Amino acid sequence: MTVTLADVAARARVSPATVSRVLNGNYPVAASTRERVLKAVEELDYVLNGPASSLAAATSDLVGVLVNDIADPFFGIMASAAQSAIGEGGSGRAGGEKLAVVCNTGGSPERELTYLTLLQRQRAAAVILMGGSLEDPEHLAATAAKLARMAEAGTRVVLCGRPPVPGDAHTAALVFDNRAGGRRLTEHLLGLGHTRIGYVAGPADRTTTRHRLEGHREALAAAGATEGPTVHGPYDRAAGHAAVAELLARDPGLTAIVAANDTVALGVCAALRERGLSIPGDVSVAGFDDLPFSVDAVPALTTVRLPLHDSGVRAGRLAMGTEDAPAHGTETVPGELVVRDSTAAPRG
Amino acid sequence: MTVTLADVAARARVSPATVSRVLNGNYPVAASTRERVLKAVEELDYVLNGPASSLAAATSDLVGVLVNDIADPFFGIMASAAQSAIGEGGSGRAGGEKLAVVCNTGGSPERELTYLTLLQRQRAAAVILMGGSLEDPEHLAATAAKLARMAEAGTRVVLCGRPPVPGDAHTAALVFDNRAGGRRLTEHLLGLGHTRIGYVAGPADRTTTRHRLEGHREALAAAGATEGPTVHGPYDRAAGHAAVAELLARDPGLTAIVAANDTVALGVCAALRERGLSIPGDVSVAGFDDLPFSVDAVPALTTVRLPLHDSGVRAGRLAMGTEDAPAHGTETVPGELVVRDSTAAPRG
DNA sequence: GCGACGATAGAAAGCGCTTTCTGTCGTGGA
DNA sequence: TCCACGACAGAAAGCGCTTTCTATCGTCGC
Repeated sequence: MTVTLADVAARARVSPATVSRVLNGNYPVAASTRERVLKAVEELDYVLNGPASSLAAATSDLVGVLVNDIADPFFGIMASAAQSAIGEGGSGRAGGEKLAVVCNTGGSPERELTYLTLLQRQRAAAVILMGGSLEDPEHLAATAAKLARMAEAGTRVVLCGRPPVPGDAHTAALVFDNRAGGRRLTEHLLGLGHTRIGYVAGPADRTTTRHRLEGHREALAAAGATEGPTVHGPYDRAAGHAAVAELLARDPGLTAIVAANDTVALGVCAALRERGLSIPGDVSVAGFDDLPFSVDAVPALTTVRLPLHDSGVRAGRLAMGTEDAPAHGTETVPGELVVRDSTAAPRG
Repeated sequence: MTVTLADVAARARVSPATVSRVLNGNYPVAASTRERVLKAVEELDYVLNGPASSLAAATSDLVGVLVNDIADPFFGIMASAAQSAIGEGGSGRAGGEKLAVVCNTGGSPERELTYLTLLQRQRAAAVILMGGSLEDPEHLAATAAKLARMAEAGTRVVLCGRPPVPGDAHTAALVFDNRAGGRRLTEHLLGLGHTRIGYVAGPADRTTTRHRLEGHREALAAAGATEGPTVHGPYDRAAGHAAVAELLARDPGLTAIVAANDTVALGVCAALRERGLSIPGDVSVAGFDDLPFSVDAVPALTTVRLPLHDSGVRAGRLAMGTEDAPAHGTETVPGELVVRDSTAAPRG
């Protein structure tokens, strides 16, 4: 039925071993023989059996990329970058072509674990975890344990935008400095003269949410300002939209609103507009991430730019082993404050 | 080193066969035995070896989802929907848990083929191709041939948003009615009184681009209107931004611009605004897809809504075999004209 | 001109699992 | 009471490939 290595060997009048060697190119094979084999492969339209190959070689060419929400450009951009770095990396030298696949956990710890198990089953060459994680101790421990086992079994583990596991020194981590970014953003607002700032945070139990919020509070504390109302919700437009009513109810005198990310900020802007409030005339709005659409929002969004593409590429390289891991395993990636038109001094 | 089925069998004092049967649950095993095995699995922290399992069973639980650009929400939304449908589908009955992985082709035919080969190697259970394809005959033939071989080998093939291969009757296809959508959009503009309409198309050699453009021209022809300037470019913001200068140079009297999709439309709006032109006062703008951010654009974008989420879910189900394929293999999915604020009658 | 060595090719032993094909009991029907 | 049959469990044969370990030459050095 299906063509096997043996069929190719028979047709090329060589042993299966030789065909395997030609295909893997890690053993000297005479040029004439190689040619004969390649011709047979071509003629038979032979396709290597991945499972058999992985079983015998005890390795696979799969690299898993776990993301919280693939429909969110934040993850899409990083995943895309990582995937291209991995695809290209293969052409280089040993290690060969790798198949980067992205897995959508939907932010669910169970799915995350399920995917990790599935990847572990497949003996994935590497796995990249992108984005913040849930802060549930139990889940954290389970994940850490699983990652440790995988690393032990030879799978390279890379974290991108997720804090490293405390005890573990063996997985490379690129962490976004969400705290500093959040701080800078609020400092900017404070500098503009705002004193009553509302905050639309992400889900309460996520690292990203917490760090950004902490940065915000640090800035407030440093300036001796009092904290305004805070609302938690998912990282989507609807959450931002809904939060405005709540925020304004709690403090009708708000002059600025900081959103968990750009998507949420967009929802905030829409809700503000619906209420007839102008941005930044009545209320200043700020986001986070600097997603592509943020520059086109009206007014263009003040935000904190994260090097999503670059980080994705680096994560991909780390996964391929093409790039050395940062000195202490963890590298902090800074965000850059981008001031645009959605923030201005509050009305005298 | 690593724990194998045999280790579990030894610990549970049963044969490897029994362990396998417990794990796969497709053969009667006494409750007491099962329990003993499960306990051993637990204690040993055993993880099935995927390759070995796939090799022996000649099947795998991988489902590949190929997309043109994972950083584009258009694909992200569909992929996310498909992935969740696939993840859930497993819990149901036979077929079990599947691992949906998304592969980013970047619109490159070579990468597409590479990924298909890799998936073929892995003996993927199914593969979903999302989004339009390149119209190069050679590539089309190569892809068709590869898909045919895969289908033959038992891999389910599903197309989502991509026209079916002419000769082939065995792969399910969900195709967006880009032509009708494009037609309706232009009819809307024509109805408003526009006669000088510019068009920012996608890459020239893609099915999606061609169909949308054809719809546009059909509407024009039906109304006896003359076609305005058309510019081709990638499906991104920059393309829309750049196209405006060109379009206006070719016809300074343009009163409307139709963009290949919402992302491009955003770029068009930005460029228009930079030139001091108001939307829709001076120029009406329309997009396509109705991505989440389109409703928040200012002015909110008139566009054609495609049921991306639903289609993704259906594609996922088709890939799982959970849903029956459409009657003739192909089903046309209609788009819905969504009129918002970015289009209005041209100035008297 | 002879022995040794480098360059190739083959033989064969698995890799870890699934799945027939065979048992072995225990039980219900006659 | 005996036989047939159902319910389980085990033995063993691969699945298709990789990779030692060997075997075979042709040739280089002296």
